[in-house]
Amino acid sequence: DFTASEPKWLKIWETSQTGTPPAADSDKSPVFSMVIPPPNITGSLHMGHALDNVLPDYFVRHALMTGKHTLRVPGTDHAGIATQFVVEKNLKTKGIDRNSLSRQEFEVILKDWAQTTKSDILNQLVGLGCLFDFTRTRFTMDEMCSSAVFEAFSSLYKEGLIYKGPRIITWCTRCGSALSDLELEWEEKTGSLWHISYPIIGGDSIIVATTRPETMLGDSAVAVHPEDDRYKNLIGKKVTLPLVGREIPIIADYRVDKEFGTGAVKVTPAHDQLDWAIGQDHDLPLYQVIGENGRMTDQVPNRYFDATTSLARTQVVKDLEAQGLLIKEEKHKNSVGVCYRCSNIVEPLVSNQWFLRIAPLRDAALKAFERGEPRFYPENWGQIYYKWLSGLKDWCLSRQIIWGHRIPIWYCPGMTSTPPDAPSRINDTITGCPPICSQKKPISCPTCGKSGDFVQDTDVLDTWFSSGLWPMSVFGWPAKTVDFERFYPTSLMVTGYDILYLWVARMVMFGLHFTGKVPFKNVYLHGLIRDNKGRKMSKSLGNVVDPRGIQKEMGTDVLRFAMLQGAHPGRDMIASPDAFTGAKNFVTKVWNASRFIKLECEKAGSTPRSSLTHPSDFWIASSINATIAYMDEQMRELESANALRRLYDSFWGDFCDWYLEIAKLRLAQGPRDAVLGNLTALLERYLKLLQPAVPFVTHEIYENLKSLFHADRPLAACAWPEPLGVSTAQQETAAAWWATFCGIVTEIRTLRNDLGFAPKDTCNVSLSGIDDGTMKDAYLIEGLTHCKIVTDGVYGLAIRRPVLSGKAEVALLIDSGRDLSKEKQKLSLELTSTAGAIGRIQMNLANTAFTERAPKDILQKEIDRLAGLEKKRAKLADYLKQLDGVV
RNA sequence: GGGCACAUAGCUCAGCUGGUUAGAGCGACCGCCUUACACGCGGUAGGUCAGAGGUUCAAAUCCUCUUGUGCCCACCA
Repeated sequence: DFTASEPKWLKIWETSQTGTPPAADSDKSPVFSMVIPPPNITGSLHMGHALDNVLPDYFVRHALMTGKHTLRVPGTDHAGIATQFVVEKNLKTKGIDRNSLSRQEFEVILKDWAQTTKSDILNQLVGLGCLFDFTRTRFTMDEMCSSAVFEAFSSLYKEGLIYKGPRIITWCTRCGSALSDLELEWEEKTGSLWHISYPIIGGDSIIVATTRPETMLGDSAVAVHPEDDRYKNLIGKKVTLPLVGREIPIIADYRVDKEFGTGAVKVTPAHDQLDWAIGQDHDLPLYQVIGENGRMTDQVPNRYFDATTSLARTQVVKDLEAQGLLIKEEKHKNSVGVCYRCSNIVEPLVSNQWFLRIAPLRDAALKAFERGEPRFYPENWGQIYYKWLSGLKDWCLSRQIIWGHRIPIWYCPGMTSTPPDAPSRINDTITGCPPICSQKKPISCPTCGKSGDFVQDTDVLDTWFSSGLWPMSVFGWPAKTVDFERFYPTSLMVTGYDILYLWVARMVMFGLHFTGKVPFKNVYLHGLIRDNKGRKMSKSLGNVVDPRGIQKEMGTDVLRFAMLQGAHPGRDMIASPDAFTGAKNFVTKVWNASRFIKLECEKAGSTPRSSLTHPSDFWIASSINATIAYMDEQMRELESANALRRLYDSFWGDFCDWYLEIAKLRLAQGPRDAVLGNLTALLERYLKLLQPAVPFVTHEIYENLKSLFHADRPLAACAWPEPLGVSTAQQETAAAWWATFCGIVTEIRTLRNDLGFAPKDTCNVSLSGIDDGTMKDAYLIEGLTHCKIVTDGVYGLAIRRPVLSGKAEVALLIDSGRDLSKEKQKLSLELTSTAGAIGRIQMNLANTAFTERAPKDILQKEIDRLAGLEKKRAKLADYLKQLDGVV
């Protein structure tokens, strides 16, 4: 029921501006700033988004507690193609065809969609309990971000880094737009490899192999490897292109693979990347035979005109066969590119598009990486990033869709050119006045002075263009704002490794180019969320876990803790329903333990002071100190999972299972104040350590106990705990006490279980080989094991067990009639394994290589161990003999 | 074709700058509704650390190879 308080805390964090840095001049604390990976406005948030936000929030909350001023900027991404695709689909269900709408009408619908979806997403982000500064919420198409986009485009344009021209690009015929190389996915398909005979003028023929026979209609050459002996003598001859009749040359190019197919390849510069490159170098003519609609153009013989590519393929094959030119058809596996959003098969074709010359940006990023910026977690992703950057080519910036930042280029009405809206983009060359780069419609042409109806380019920018500017644009760049000065570059970027290239690399390049600084010092790449079968989550598989479902059912803390506990940098994470069980149990445990302490303190009616007196106090203090040290170490490596596992163990395994149980007995026994004081003080520390992971439940507890804690602020604003003052000597004493105490208790419990004592039965135990200090705690041992420690008396049998390599001994005193077979078996098993261990050590010690070369401390350790084990073995043998006599 | 990662208990994963008899959670088994908690407590079982070599006094940990799995990149026409 503590989950009911979530809305209350969300409100308190918001109104108290927890996590929002104070005004710039008020304090000089170091700043920890982050920007959100802006979710697409395509729907609701899924598990990946939850991870994108919970993980950074853990670091933000931790940073806040360690005295930093934190800022995390929230926002959303307009997500060009993705959003338009979803909205089009949505319209379709209402029976509306997007093509029946004007650009303006469609824009209105898109804006409406953006408005509602945006607020849905932001609401969901709020619910995750992340410390965002919502007064700084941004959207990639809002005014601030748009002006950054314009500034970036125009300055790149002025530098000559942006150009427009016909190039081979990837085209999605469904979306009707160009795509960048990164927006492709590859699917393995089994198709055919056709061998086609091209007749050589002057006799003979050459056989080419192709997977796409329909593109032969656009061939402008046949290429062979210059050192291929089979074809050397044919280079320079001409062939007649079947079905078309065109004469095309046989050329030589090193990029041809002699081993593949027949070693001769048809060259279709307009519809293949490699052929384009060969065509460029050999100055081959272009024949655009496939149009942007995915059908054959008028560049082909009439009988194929307007056929779909697959229809044309069938027809071409049939016709070749009829002419006896089809030599063979063999099965062939190859990959086909599909659109990453709509999964439609894409066509490589030549189109007039806007490009960004990447070389200078890329080289700056490479140099930055060489001097260690940014630093990657996990480290190995840095190499992957570097390698990818090294081979990076120009970026196709333009998209032929509606939803996005329109290219800020205007055409002078006086210019003589194909208008930018022309149906085919191939010959869209501009003559006359150069285009004008301007955010608003120009009044007059700076070249010819004419005024009139300037036409804006119809294309919009790739959505990743604005995403790439995100860490700058959210702070108001290009304006020299206070925020920009203060928060840029950001401290840490957390995002999935799947968008390393699409996003992270581009942010780095833009950041360096425009500000000279890498936009973040560190990059944490998290893995993907998978289902319990290790599959990626997808709607079509129906295996999507909705974070809201978990939140509603078990609480946001459970969602957060489960994710944080499973998140290792760069590693995928399994999110099956029972992955949340452990987290749920833990959160409940925290709540219950706190409730116990609260109840006890209320009984006392005072606010007791903490003071460490009992060995158990020093022991638990050491446990917490070690936990804090370990957590700090792991946090430096951004290993939330390891940090939290340790905290989990300390809290549950040490504090709840042992310290609290001991405390109960101490409370019953004697002076309560110190015990209660310690319980509260320790709980407070745990709450602080837990807060970044499970803020709701810890805040609620802290609030409930605030009079005990003397709390004057929300938990999130408290300082990260320093280690408790425990001297080394105290720690060592406590550790020794703990080893004996825990050993005795555990052995007694085990004996009870093995001998079949009912939990309610009290049994008699005698202890030997222990010091007076431990004897003082006899009542604790009795309480924890439900036994009575006796020093005299007559019993039938003493079932004995060694503790700690035989230094101490417990004996369970029984009358008779118990089944001893289990105990015998256990003792002999332990005897065997002890003997084995002894044997190994003896062998080791007899080995001069070991005694000479091993470090002294290791050697001494082994000698001590051997002594202990031998003592233990003697006892075990003795016990066993005794038992054997009983039968 | 190139590269990266992973392979540890039935499942999900820690441990890996080499050094006790390899750990946790979930699941399984036995016993307990003990007044914070059955979302719990106590106990038990379960692993030749993928395989083969090598380095070393000593390898889950370092090196090499093999096998299997996942992912990324690539102009296999």
